[in-house]
Amino acid sequence: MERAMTKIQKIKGFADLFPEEAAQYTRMEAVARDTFARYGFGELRTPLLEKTELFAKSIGEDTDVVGKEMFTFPDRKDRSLTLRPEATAGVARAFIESGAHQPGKVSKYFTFGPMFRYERPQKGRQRQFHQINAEVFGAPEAQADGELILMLRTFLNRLGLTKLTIELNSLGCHECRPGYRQALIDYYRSKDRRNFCEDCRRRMDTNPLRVLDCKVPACKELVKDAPVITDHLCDDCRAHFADVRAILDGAGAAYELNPRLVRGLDYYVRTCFEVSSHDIGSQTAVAGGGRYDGLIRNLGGPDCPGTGFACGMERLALLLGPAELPRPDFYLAVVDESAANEAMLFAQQLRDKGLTGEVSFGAGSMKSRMRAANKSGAKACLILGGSEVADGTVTVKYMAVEREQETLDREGYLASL
RNA sequence: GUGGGUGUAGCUCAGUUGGUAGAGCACCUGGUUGUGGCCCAGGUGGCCGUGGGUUCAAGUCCCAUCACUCACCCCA
Repeated sequence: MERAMTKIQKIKGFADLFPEEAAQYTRMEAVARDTFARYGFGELRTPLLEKTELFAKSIGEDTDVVGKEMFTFPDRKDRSLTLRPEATAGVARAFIESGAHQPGKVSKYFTFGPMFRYERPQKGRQRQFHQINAEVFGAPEAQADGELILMLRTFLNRLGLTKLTIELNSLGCHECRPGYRQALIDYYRSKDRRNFCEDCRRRMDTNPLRVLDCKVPACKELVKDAPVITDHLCDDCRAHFADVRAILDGAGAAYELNPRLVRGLDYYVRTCFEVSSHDIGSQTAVAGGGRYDGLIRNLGGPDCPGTGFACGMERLALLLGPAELPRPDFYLAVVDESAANEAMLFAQQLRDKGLTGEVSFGAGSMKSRMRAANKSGAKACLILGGSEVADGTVTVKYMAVEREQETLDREGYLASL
């Protein structure tokens, strides 16, 4: 045969998940659903595609995500659309658009699904990746932040992940952050600018908080004695932060205070946190979130506070290892090929009884059938050969258990299930 | 966008100073009548990523290109 056309391959940074891997995601979603329901969160599904403007306004024009990482393209009428790079913007948009908000009312939503960012793929990072998200609207209280972090922790624990680090910080608000920002700039000016890395020399003017997060050793050293945000919080922010910590302390949830913790999206204020692991490559963030009290209003909605988190499923999958697929109840070995139709109909009856299993196809020896049954992991191999076809029976061979195989009347066997 | 690494059988990988390819696993068939796992024997399967170049001869050397991968950046 002639060589076919070039194989079409998937695009960079997009992955196919076959059953074993897909099962991990299904499990994460199931545990998330069950856990979040305990906290009164309802599922919200929003579109994968939104107007570009939504992300520009919410995430921030100057962020890397908006500046160079979005899948943006014009539609047929030349309107700029973008595949969502994160979930919060869309959820906030939906919340505002629904008009559901009333003063004093708290709304809690979770969502999960694919997000898209045009970055170079590496371990723990795909261009299409998946997040589990939770958002709380209408609750300015520290208790909402505390509940959210405890919920995230519970979710991770229930997945079996108990060795993750929770880092916590407060970013202050529009009252106290400017003062801190200035203090930072003053501090940088007291140092020799040339000793900072190239990125930081730029960042110290545009986004001085980011410099704190730099991984370049020289910068880390220079920044060691920089003023910390938590010393510059206003009274309200200080009290708010203390409450969040008190809740975590009271619940026995371990965390580390990290005054250098900064989020990459512009909308965060006050509470900010990150869950990390060092076992998944250089990308250590498993989940992250915080408070975004100004976001709803920025998007044209009411003056409504918000707080939430996002959790990266690819990174969880790296920690969780392979999922176990459920074992089927039967493997129907058809040894007499002329009974193929009869066998398929019998299998249908078994499935109507709620059993799981598959039927062999085509021709094959008894030995090959048994090997296939073994590989399928089925609890029982049901044999339909010449003699069974002749007298309406089926031979049941129990795999991996001490029990004699038996040949039974097919109708009677079905009735016994 | 910038670096490094890797592309040989379905999978994981060997392949010696250049002489047109091998292992393990997987798969298939057997080891007497219709019975799996372990073991044994045999077998199917490779344009050595792609395109050029050097050479009598290229999986091996050179160039280009594509893909994958790790890292930077940034983030979940």
